[in-house]
Amino acid sequence: MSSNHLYLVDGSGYIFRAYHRLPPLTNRHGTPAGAVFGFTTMLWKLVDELHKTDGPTHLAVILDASSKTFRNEMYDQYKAHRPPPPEDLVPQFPLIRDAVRAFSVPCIEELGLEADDIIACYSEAAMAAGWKVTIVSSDKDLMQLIRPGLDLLDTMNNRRLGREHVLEKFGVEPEQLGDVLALMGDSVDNVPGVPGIGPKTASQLIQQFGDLATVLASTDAITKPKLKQSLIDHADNARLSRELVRLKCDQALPEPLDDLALKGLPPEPLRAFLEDMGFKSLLAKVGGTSTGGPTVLALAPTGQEAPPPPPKLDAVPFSHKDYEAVVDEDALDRWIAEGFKCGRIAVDTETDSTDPVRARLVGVSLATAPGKACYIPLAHIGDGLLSETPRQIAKATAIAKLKPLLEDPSILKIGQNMKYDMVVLAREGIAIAPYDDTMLLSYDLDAGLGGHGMDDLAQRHLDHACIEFKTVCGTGKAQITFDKVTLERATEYAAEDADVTLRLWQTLKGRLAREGATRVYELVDRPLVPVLARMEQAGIKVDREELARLSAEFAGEAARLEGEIHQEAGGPFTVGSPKQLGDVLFDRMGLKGGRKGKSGVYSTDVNELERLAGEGVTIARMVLDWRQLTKLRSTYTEALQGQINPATGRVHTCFSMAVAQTGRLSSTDPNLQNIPIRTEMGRRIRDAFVAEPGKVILSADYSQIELRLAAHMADVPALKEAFAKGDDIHSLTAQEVFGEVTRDTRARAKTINFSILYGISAFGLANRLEVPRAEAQAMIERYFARFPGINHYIAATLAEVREKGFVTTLFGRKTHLPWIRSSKQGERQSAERQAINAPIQGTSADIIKRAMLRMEPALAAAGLADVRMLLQVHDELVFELAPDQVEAASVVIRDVMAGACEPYVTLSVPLGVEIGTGPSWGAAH
DNA sequence: TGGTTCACG
DNA sequence: GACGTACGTGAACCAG
Repeated sequence: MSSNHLYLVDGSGYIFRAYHRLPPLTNRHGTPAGAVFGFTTMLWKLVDELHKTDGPTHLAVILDASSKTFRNEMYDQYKAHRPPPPEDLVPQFPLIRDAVRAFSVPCIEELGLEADDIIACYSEAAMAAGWKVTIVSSDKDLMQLIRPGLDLLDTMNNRRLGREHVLEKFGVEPEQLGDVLALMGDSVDNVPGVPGIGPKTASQLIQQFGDLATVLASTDAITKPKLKQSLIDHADNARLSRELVRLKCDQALPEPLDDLALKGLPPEPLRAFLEDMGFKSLLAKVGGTSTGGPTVLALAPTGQEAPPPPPKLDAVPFSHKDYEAVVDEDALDRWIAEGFKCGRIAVDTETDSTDPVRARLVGVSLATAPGKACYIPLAHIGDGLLSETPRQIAKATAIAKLKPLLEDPSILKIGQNMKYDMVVLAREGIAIAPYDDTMLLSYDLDAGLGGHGMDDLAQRHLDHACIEFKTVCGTGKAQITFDKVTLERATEYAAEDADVTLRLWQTLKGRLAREGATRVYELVDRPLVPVLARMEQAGIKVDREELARLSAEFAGEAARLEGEIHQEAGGPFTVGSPKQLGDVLFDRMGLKGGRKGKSGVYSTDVNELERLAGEGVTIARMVLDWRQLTKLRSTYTEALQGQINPATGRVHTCFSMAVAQTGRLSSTDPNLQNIPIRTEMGRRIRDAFVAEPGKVILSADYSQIELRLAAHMADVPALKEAFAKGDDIHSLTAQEVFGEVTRDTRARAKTINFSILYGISAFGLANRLEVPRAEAQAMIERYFARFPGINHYIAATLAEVREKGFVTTLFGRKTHLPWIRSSKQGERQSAERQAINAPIQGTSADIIKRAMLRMEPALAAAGLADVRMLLQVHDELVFELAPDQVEAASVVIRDVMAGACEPYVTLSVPLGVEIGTGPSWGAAH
């Protein structure tokens, strides 16, 4: 029999109680912190008091990740009347998570589940393992879980609540409580129940009949006529209510039970947290402050203007010689112990490749405080000439020692672009968690204000120039891999990375709540990291022989065309040189209408050549065809063959999370987000992306998501109605703008619809449609007249960006547009168009990211855990799965994608999802 | 390295 | 009256 005793703290209950018990207070940074203080005090008291008794062996704090959950899918009115949390409480949630972490206690939350459900899951698992369980809460819903070995602890009056309490309060056994709660309903959570039935009657009915089903089936036996009729009329509501109050206890545990083991109270991280928050009275308890300050609460009442946070100047200079090379186990143990003591640690990996799927781990660097960093070489070899293989800890030994630290749920790991380290460490059997990513912190705070690479950030925030990689490893042909760098040099470079990362975290993390970026960071971008890491590791199979065949075919055809082009031009020249081509066309051949750009070369782009081809210039058409063939060959059929990973036989792209200004992902090495599809020849390349034998490819894409979002965000009744009915939106636009729907007007209408998303100008539209400018102007005016809301959206967005300097998506993601205040008209207008487009493109990006986050759990819950998500192409997700999984997976994928906004945002248009399958990506469209 | 072109959403 | 002219990406190629 195990003597383990798990305590589960209902964090949400704690938070609200703390908030309402204390006056509004702010901390030394000027952020509201009353609830943080109350929560910290209560948690302290709990841990302290439990310590004196035969307290817990395991402890976790459970929080609600989102305000709405699966219950809203059952009943859209669930908790609908609950007001949003008070404005000054919202920024305190992340600080409260920090508080829990400072206590070295795991903090658990899960999208789509309420804290109550997570508590039920852990209770179930712990009881099954023979543990005792105590839930720290006095919530009546949680009383359903009471049974021998499980009780509730009400910390308000230090009471243990067991079976007797339920019997006394509700007159039934805990197992029957759910039925009572269903009948009586809950006005706060908006659980309907049965009208006219309160706690008394509900309890009496369940006592009399035993359970809800019997009550509903036995209305004949009920004598009171009103009660009887109400039960008959609202039986469905009662059944729905039963499901709403039922706790979900069959979900996978976010953290294994064993990871909740209590470790006592390491004073260091706690001290750091309390000092940062300015909680002096608590600081005194933890062992006195350095200043020995007063033990009164050092918080200022709100009311007066909060002072701006003091600029954090790093007092600690960068000193590369102070970094430590860790080459023996004792030293490593010391660093790991330091990590546990601090409660957070910056981590960086060094490898021999920029491609994380190919990269072999060469070393790991750690930092625990500014200036305090080390490098642990693991696979360094000499340069083969002068230096020999240096002394270092055996890789397996070091990995085994680092793993518990890197996976400990109470220790925060801090990295810069954690996805890379995750992919590399996954192959060493390490799954980093929990983590923060300074690159993503910067992206979610400062998108549009500059790069988010470490060098950019160090320069911008720390006024520090990092050691450049090329000064360590060289460039070009002379470049060496990191395992050949001398230990001394490697330590300076690698430890600096960890040091810089830690300092950046200290600068950026606090801004998150103050600047309203917490939600998008914690609930979208940060959790997406491991999802993308798995997609990159999965890769996609390409048929090398097919690519080679296409390559040869394209090459032959291009060579033939090149000969004809030379003949037509009257002599050989480099067709691929825009400069030479321009000279040949407009000077040597004397064609008319050549336009020169800034750099003095004739434009020979597709528009210009199409114009000439339309005028009957045969060489223009030939050049266009030649360009297409050579483009397809060099960029796709040739390059792609070289990108196949020899170990996996697949192509592993790298998704960049912090490049696009709008929140989109981008894809590199190779870019799999621009594989051809629009032309027949190009589409054949997509056919070379295949499923492995016995599997098929499934492609699911949002149909016209950006137009739908525009209809919602600009609130355009006609467009919303059309989407709701499933009408063809371009035909509708054609009807409204041109008065008739033909092939031609529909095509023009499509262009107009796109131009709206991109920030329209009459000149630009005139160019696209090849009509006079005045005509384009008239179309725009007609569009605005027919679809009121669009011009209002544009005006409101521009007013907002001019005032704030940024625009936001429906999910709160910011894009900063500093050029909006430029003195140059061109720059300003460009920023205006970006401002109109960014909320729409960015919301679309948020939505598909949310779908990706939920996809794996949803598939797993449907018994489809081995369906693999491979690619994201902005509005499309690509999967690989067994043919007999297609039917079930399609349902899950469609549901997850179509419902990805919920619960935070409810759109006024439906999101359409189109799904196709086939042996190749091309065939799946 | 910068400019041009073109593949995708 | 002039200005500059569709949003977001990445990669290959030429030429200086």
